Amino acid sequence: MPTPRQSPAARFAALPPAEQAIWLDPAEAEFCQHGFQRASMNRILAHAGQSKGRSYHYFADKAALYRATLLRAFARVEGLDDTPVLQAQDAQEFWARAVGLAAALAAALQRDAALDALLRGLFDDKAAQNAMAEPLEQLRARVAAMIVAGQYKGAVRRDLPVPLLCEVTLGLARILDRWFADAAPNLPPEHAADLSQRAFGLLIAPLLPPDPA
Amino acid sequence: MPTPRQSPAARFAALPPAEQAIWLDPAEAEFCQHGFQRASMNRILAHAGQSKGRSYHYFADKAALYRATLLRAFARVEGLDDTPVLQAQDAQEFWARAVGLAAALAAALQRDAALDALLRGLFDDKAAQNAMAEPLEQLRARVAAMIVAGQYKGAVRRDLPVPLLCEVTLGLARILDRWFADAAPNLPPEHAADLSQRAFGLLIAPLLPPDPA
DNA sequence: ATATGTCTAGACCATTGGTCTAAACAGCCG
DNA sequence: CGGCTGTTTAGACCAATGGTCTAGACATAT
Repeated sequence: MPTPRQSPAARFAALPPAEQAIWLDPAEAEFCQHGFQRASMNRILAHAGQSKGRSYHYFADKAALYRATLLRAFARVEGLDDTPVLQAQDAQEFWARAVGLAAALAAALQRDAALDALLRGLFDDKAAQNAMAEPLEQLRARVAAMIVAGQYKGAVRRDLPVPLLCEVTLGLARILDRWFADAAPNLPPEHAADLSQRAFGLLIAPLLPPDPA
Repeated sequence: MPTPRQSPAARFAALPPAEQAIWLDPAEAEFCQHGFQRASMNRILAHAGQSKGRSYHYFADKAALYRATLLRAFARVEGLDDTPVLQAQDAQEFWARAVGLAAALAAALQRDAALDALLRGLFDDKAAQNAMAEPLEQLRARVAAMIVAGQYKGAVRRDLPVPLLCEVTLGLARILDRWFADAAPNLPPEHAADLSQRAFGLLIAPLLPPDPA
């Protein structure tokens, strides 16, 4: 019976965005710099100038603040529609559209460095992934749907379980993202663009039907 | 000037293995269960029955204990020789030997569940990777050497930087290991063996020279 | 016997994420 | 207005963390 009439998350969602930013701005900075586990709640609250009482009134715990921070950041990404991939007519079209989607994602991440850092932090930290379990599940489901669509068009191999292909694809995306983030400073921009073009090949190689040879 | 005459690590290395086990046994259990960051030094020391003074006399910090723990565990793996791969005569032989090496590694990890858990924890945790930076660098160097050997035999693509291919390969290995570890309980053993056989294809697919088509 | 350096126990420290109390405040009913 | 009720707030407080420090035990060499 002492069920809280409103959850902290609901209370926070009801706040106007400007008030939300009081927490989310310093939180984004902290999570970008330190990732989830090593980010300090105390530091965030100090920068936000908010007391613990008030803050924990809006966030059940560190994970909730992390979730809110990432969801706001994700919302900044637009124009990433996967329906064209799902509706491709044949294998060639499927892959063209899939690569297009991946390129759009890469471009978005290059545009928004903070989002990129948050994402890398998310995939580097298992505790962070637990905190974002449901959104990650949705993401996996969308990737799985694309893979199944690809299988239907004969573009994607069928001899391995979809969840495995899904994990491999997401994992590869993560690896490529991190490698380019690390290598970017030492790479001439033209070369980088050329490389990332070819790197998409790495992403799709494991998905192609095995050579019948 | 108050440079320590011996580093804690050197002091620990001088201990007989039975004494080392006083710390390493409980540490291995703790790190297996919780990974690096969430493992508790206090808990390990309590299980070891050792005071902080003594323990920090032998380990500079948590990372040093982690390193010692993983190094002892790694030493249990035998018969993983990569020279056959390096010395392969042609592409076909290269891949046969590479897959053989991967299979041997997979078998070793299946034999030693603790080692497998430690390894997964290592790759799931960036802080842990920092703690193991030098050993990881050596591992990367060996993988890179194999990739270069493969390129020399025409078995591996040359249109992408070796470090990138290296990262992709290690990352994929990590993903496959984790997926099979997660899926193992729900898989009939025969099917699992069949799957893991095919899964090696995922590992090598990104390395193959791109189809000239 | 004394001096020197090593080793060891555990008190202690700052910081962590999180809880709790007690007061301030808001809205509503009479 | 007075009094009541539920919400919001500040910050003291908590247990646990990784790590340091002091004070003395111990060994060895002179």
